[in-house]
Amino acid sequence: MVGIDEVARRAGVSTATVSRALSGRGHVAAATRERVEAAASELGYVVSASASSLATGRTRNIGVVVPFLNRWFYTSVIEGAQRRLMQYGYDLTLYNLSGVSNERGTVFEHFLLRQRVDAVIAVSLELSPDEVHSLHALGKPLVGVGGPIPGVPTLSIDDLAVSRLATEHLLSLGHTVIAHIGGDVDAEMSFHMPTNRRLGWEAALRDAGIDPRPDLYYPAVFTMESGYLAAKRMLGDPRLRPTAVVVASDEMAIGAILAARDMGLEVPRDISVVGIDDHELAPFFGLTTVAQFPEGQGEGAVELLMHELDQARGDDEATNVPLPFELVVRSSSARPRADRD
Amino acid sequence: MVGIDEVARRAGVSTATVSRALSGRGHVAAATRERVEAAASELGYVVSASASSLATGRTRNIGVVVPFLNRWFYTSVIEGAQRRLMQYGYDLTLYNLSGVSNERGTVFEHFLLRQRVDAVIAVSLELSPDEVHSLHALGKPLVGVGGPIPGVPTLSIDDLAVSRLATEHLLSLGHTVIAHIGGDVDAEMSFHMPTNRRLGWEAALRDAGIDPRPDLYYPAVFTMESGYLAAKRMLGDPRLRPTAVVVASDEMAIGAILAARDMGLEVPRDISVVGIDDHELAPFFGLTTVAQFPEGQGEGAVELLMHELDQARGDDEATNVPLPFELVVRSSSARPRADRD
DNA sequence: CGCCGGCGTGCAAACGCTTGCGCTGCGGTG
DNA sequence: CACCGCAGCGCAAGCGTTTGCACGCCGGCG
Repeated sequence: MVGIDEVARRAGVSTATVSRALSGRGHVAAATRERVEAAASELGYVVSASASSLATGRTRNIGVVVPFLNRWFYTSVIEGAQRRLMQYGYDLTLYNLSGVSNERGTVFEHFLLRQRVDAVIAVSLELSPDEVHSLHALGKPLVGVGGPIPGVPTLSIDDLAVSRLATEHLLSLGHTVIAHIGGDVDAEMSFHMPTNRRLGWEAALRDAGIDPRPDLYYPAVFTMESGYLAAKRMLGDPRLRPTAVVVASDEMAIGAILAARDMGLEVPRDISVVGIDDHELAPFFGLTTVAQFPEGQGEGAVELLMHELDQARGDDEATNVPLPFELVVRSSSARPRADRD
Repeated sequence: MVGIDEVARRAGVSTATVSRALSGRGHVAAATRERVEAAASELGYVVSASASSLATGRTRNIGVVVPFLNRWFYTSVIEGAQRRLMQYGYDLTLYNLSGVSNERGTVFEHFLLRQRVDAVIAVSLELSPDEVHSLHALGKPLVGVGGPIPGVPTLSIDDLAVSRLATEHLLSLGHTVIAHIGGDVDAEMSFHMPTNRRLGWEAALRDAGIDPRPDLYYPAVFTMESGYLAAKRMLGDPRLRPTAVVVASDEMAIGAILAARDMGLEVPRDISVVGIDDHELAPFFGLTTVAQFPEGQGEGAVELLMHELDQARGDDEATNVPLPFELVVRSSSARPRADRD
């Protein structure tokens, strides 16, 4: 392994100059820099990450913690974060909390808290004040994605506004009996996200002068199957059947569409369905949905982190950056049938 | 940040002894060890990863390279690898090649090859001899998952045997007109995997004395939509319609099931469908499939790596470890209708 | 013309651990 | 009883960078 002193010798300078030339810190004459760069590339020199970390105290490595991996949202966030991190020359170390259920503490104590990462991105994770505190104490910046963490800068969409938008879309089409399939308070997804999406639905209805009927709320967990089952319940009695439904996630919404089909109903003729996410399968199912952009969220988180790393903990404003979302109309939503009601 | 010398002072020993006591290397009296451990935990001491790496030359960090993230197979492999790595006290650094398409070299030069990881797991990746060589030159163990890499120990299922099994299942049910929806040679999935699955289908048919008809092979890429479209083509003409189909992945198979439904056909009455993977959605769709166990593959890769790391490049046997697979019969396969043909 | 500031570079001290070597004892063997 | 071997521990030399400080030099300003 070729080290910095070989480069120094070859370029006829000291190791200090090599370091400065290569890192861009400090003043180095242009000519010298070129000579150093040439020597380095000829020798195939690359700085030793560990030596550099030891000297600077920074690892150029950031930890991303997720509760699951096998979900479109998380992988998308990671993908975005990874791409941006790579541009900055950072590595992404992945911590997946699923599968270590009882060992959540391990992740924090034995990995995160050790000097293996410079900062942490927590995706859809509810961190305990203790956990937040210990990270802060170590001077490790921390940003959350997908849900507010008290005292921590966070990127997330306004769930309430999102499902309000979905509902308003249906209202604008002329629907008045609009159901909601949505989040049971799921231990894993936590974050009031499900609750907020339900509240958005209620708020939109109220604003339209419609009283949200509790019997039109169908709780479900965030899987296709659970959405399917909820939709079956919802569509069972033709007299009580709503003309449209706002579903808290695309995966559940797809389940709902499949349920409708299985019952001989047609989407959107018999029931309009709108989801939330813009999941990769949404186009295939023609699902109208409110898109959020998880990759962008991952990128944004990195951006925020880099900023914080630069200014050495200048400000700790735990701002909650609101994220863009967008209604994507496809074929699963339409005006209610004229011949009904 | 509390360092090793503080611990040493508190335990009344030298730093050398602390190091040995905590790492388990070398001889340390039981009593001393306990004292050191107590001191360490009281002080909340954790070794500095970079210092340790610098001294030992090992980072306790392994790189996992994937071509995509947004696919069930990759995330599952990663999940398995991550879990096992954590048990060994290793971190997982993720490199996602999608999104850096033209920058693939960057990943290798600027990250992998630098001393940031001790070893590499390449998932479903076709590495160039150059890439393999440079890793080898650095003494970095490398194992592949999901496809053979020349000169590299690899874990993968026997694709040919797997699709043969799927086909034999259908044959045993009495089907004789069995189609195949499968892999176009997709630039991204590479690896002959698609080809082998087609060959397995052909082989099984031949063994049963049936000549595989080229017109019963429907190429598709590995997405639900592509499977859907292929199935539509396949099922279009009632006269030519097969009674069963072996699909090269569950996602495509689900697409095929949806296509059948859309055409008013019933699965398995009108067409039996069997997939490959045992995707998380397979149970929901009642899909008969040949399960592979990607999480286990991830774990196995780690196991292999740890072994190689231990014995400091003792043997370079580029063995290709065959992996288990298993037929999972659900409701998408049945005997062909008696009243046909 | 003298001084000052800053550019360009080198020296050497960290950074926090690991580990080879060497020094004690102590128990077991011949 | 002498000696050998080894468990148990400490000393100190690395591991390969970064960076504060020092120094020389040059140009500009008063």
